[in-house]
Amino acid sequence: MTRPMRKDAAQRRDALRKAAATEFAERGIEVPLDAIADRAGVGRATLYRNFADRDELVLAVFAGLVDELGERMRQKTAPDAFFDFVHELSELLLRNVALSAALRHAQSRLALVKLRQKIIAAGTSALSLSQAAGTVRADLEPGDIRILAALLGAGLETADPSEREAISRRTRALVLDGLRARS
Amino acid sequence: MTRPMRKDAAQRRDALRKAAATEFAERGIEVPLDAIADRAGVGRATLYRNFADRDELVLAVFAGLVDELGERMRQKTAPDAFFDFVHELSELLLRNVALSAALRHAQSRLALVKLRQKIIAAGTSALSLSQAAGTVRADLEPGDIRILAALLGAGLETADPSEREAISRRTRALVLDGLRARS
Amino acid sequence: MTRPMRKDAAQRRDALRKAAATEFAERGIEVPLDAIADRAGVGRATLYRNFADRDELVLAVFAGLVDELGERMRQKTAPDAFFDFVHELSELLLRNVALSAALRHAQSRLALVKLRQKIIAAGTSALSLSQAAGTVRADLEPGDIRILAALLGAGLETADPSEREAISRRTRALVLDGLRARS
Amino acid sequence: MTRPMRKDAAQRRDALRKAAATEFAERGIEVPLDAIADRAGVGRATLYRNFADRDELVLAVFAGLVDELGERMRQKTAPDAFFDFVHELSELLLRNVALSAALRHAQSRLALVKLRQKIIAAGTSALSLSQAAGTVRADLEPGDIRILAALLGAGLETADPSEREAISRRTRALVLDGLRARS
DNA sequence: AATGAATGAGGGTTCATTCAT
DNA sequence: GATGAATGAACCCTCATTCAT
Repeated sequence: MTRPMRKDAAQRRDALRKAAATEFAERGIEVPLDAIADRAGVGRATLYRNFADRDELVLAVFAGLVDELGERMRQKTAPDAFFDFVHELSELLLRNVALSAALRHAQSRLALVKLRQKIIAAGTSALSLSQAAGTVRADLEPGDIRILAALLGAGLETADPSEREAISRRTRALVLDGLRARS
Repeated sequence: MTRPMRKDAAQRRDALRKAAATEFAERGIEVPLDAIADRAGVGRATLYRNFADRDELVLAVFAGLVDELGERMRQKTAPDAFFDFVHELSELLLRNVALSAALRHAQSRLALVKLRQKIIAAGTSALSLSQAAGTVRADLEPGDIRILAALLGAGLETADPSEREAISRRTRALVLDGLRARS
Repeated sequence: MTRPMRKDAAQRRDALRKAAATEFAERGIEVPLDAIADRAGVGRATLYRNFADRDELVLAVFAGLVDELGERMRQKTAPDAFFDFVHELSELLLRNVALSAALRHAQSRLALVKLRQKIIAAGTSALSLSQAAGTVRADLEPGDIRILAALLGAGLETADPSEREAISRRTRALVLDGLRARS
Repeated sequence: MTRPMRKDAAQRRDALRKAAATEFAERGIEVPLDAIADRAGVGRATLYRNFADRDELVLAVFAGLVDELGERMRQKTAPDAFFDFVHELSELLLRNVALSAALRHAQSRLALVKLRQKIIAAGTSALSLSQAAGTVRADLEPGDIRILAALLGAGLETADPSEREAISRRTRALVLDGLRARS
């Protein structure tokens, strides 16, 4: 019966997520937590009550997006599903530049490992599909998806916003098509 | 003559460079400058006397390595020189994981732009050579080399040392050969 | 309503103001902020939360005093109101020796300009009154009040406390006669 | 027989004095000593060898000027010699704004007391002369000269250079009339 | 529960002064 | 002697986290 009060709490939690998303986008995931609490119009302790530490907040901001991507991908059936995945992942990273930093730190920060797992989960079905259809080389493994994500986001966060689109496109070109001249 | 006398001063400067290299490798380029001064067995102010700011120190640590790479590359004449460059750059980034972070920040930190320029300069001759020989696609431009460097270093810094070799190899595979299955 | 609840916060803020007043008096307005925080029995950051920088604190310490002076002056109606003002200003500077330094720096430090304006505002009505009554020379302008303040405080801060009274009296003697209207 | 080497040493000492004069004028008497040594093209230790501390240097910079003023004054014979003195002192302070700060600190800094004494000495003969002639009020004492100096320099250092002339003139106007003997 | 004030540790930087060369 | 490199203390400021209200 702890329901009726829940509405406020949920609103606050959501305000925090939104504020965090904005601050992460503008100043990176290492932005002072105070800035997030302030933007959310909420006390510091409330932030701590809702998210044990910075990384839980990071996770809360990005997990949904990655899950949605996975959802969409799982419905694909075309042979080049995996190329769609790469494109969408690239777009996702371009529109959420702080996500790259989050993934980079997944190594040492426990909460962020989940994010990496979600990315891998999001692309795995498409990878299998495309490999079965013979459009993607057979030696790729699901675990490579995280490397792919690192590549697709490389250099975006610190780049000037006006340059990001170009870097993203170029990165995709390099990654997708390879360096070798075609015979 | 401009003051060749320095002996111990030069030693200290070198100790600082070495200490910085180690600390950068272990804790990233944002490591407290105190840690570097301490490791070098030197007062804080000595660090400041030798290097105006963190970025000058970063530059001092890495510029030499990149220049040497360029030197070696400029002597290559084989058609696949550019693939050699990619390999060597990859190795360089693997053995100096903080270099990636330095390049990432070249965007906004003036001193580090030089590092990026050096990277580009290091690979440009090999690129021309290989493009003339038809082994590398013609639409690559020198400027792409910095993106390439970002790719080759992606994810290495934060990865566990034991994993780095594998990530580096895998990254190279993805970048060099592309994702597409060969017909 | 705007948060009237504060009690202890207000106490601390007040403790800071008091501590600052004491330290300013004893060691000048360039006293380390740490010393003020320590004397107030408060952490450094608390000082920063309450006062964005040193000058805000200086202003907080002195603005009230100057405003009170202005208040008293605005109620005067006697022809020699301006001489009263000079006396009171002189007393104020004698009892708050750091105020002189604050005014001296009003030139280049934005927050302190307010203090200067307050001084001018404090004496302007008395000046008009006395000029209308013909007791003060007509060519004095409100802007001269700041020069007057500089004169009245000159040399007090660095003087030995035991000498200050004498210096102040002598200064007043030298300055006051210069203000009088000639017959 | 320590003569022959003396030439270099004297040059260095002079370079230091000149450099100090410039730096004091531009940045005040609290300018870092390094800046002075650097500008003089001399090592820090040389500065210390020549001047035990900052105040000795300050003294060395200004003592000559004040002594020259005294010299000139001692040759005056006109009844308004003291008014000449005030004018010249005012000019001196206007052209050497850091001198005011030096005098202000004469209280607590031993070396600077000499400067104050020299100022008093510089004006004493003119004061006696003018008082004997009845042009200056009889109650002025030599000791008042230091207060006068404080007044004449008040507010000049921190003022914008473009304003200094005006402030100086206005200050003189306020102060001079107070000195005159009443008819 | 929610708030936001307070804390204290940590990092950057400057400067007077000493000391090896 | 002269040099200028090195030192370490001191200051400023920021931020994650706790705690009184």
